[in-house]
Amino acid sequence: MSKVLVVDDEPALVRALAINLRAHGWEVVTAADGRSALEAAATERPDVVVLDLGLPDLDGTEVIAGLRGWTKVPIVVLSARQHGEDKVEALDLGADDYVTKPFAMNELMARLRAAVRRGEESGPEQTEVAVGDLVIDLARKRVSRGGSDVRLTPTEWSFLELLARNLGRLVPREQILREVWGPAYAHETHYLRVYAAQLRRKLEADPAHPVHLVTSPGLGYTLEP
Amino acid sequence: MSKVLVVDDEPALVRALAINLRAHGWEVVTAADGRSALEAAATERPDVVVLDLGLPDLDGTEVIAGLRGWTKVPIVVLSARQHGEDKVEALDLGADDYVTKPFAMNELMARLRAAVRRGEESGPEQTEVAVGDLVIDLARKRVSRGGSDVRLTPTEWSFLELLARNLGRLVPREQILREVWGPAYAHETHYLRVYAAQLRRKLEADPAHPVHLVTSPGLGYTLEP
DNA sequence: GCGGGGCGTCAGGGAACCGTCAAGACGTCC
DNA sequence: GGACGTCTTGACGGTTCCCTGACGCCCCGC
Repeated sequence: MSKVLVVDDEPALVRALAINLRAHGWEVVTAADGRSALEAAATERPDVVVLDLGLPDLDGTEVIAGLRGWTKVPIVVLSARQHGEDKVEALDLGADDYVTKPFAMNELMARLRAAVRRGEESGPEQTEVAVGDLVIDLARKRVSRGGSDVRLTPTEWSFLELLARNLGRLVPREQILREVWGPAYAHETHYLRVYAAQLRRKLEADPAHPVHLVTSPGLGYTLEP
Repeated sequence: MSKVLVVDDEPALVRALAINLRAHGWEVVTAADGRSALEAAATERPDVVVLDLGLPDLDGTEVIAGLRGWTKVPIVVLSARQHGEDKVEALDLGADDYVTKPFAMNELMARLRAAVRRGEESGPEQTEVAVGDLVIDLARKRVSRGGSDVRLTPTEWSFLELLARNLGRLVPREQILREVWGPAYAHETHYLRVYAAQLRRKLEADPAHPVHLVTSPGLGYTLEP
């Protein structure tokens, strides 16, 4: 799910946009003026920004410049001004796209998708988790121990991946069962014991005294860093 | 100086565009139909493509798909159709921007500058993937092994191309089936086995013990660097 | 001391998956 | 119409994986 920051001083438009975007699976953050927009961009780290040029405090171009000072997040400018040099100026300052009001909702969303797609390409994602002598590569779906690969079955991998994505946090038994085996298996706690044992045999130095894959009796399992 | 490829079947428009762009410091290459556009993109390697959707031979969407198969070059679509789903479709297929005729020259150039700027960020792209003794040329859609060309069928190529574009990453079975055969075939896992075997026979030194085209049972396939 | 619940371990049979070969269906080009 | 290359589909053997049941251990309360 991608996150979008909507910046506009018109509450009605912001609300309408937010509802529509959320209905299509976006995570939405909003800001009503330039200053809070810059702040929200820094703290929320959205995947794309929708920016109205007519803000009460800062000029829209200042917001673009403020963002471009430290981030390459795609910016889609929204403006009522149909003609003129505004488009040229905004684009040359670093905006990625320019949509004039009134606009079609599906077109705006298509442009947002295009902007996010480009943003993802340039950003190399972090997909490796290191735990002691283990390296868990979430992209390749592979585990290596002391440099050499360890063969995991699909179910074992699914189990380990879930724990790795919650590194250091306790994952409840039912959540593991639901996400690995499906909702119907939420109480088959025996599966957990079998597969935890198999993983330990493959990943732990001393399977009888696990260091990384730790059991919390009655609660769940944790992958300890 | 940036290079732009202008694709349009209307000679007058092409000439007007070319003159204007050259006057502003662009290097301009032109093509009048889809086929020559794809060829010109491969040989000239422009920094950005201006593409009219109404071409005589290919559908505009096919041209976009043909380009996106091997390059991330920014595409700015030019179209007379003001409304409708065309915009959404083109953008979702991989176009970067969409400008409707009639358009202001300075706006188009500003959008081209924005597109080129983004393209430069992601760095020079590679269209050749080298894997052991194999060389996969994504632009020319050719594979060579130890210097001599290997003949692939369209389906085999499509399979290999997908893996090459995700070099070193595990590509899930359903994604391969969807992108090569279409959404309706997402569970025909038998196809995967047949075509993986064919590719191995053509590309691997010892097809029974593959080094490059590796299976992850129950998950998918990986092209190993 | 005794019983019970939760956990870890082990092993076997059925099911799923993979690789392989080959024959028929389909479309295209001469 | 025939030859060719390509795609689809079926069958088979070998391997791996998943589920399941049985057993022992430990901790805890009675």
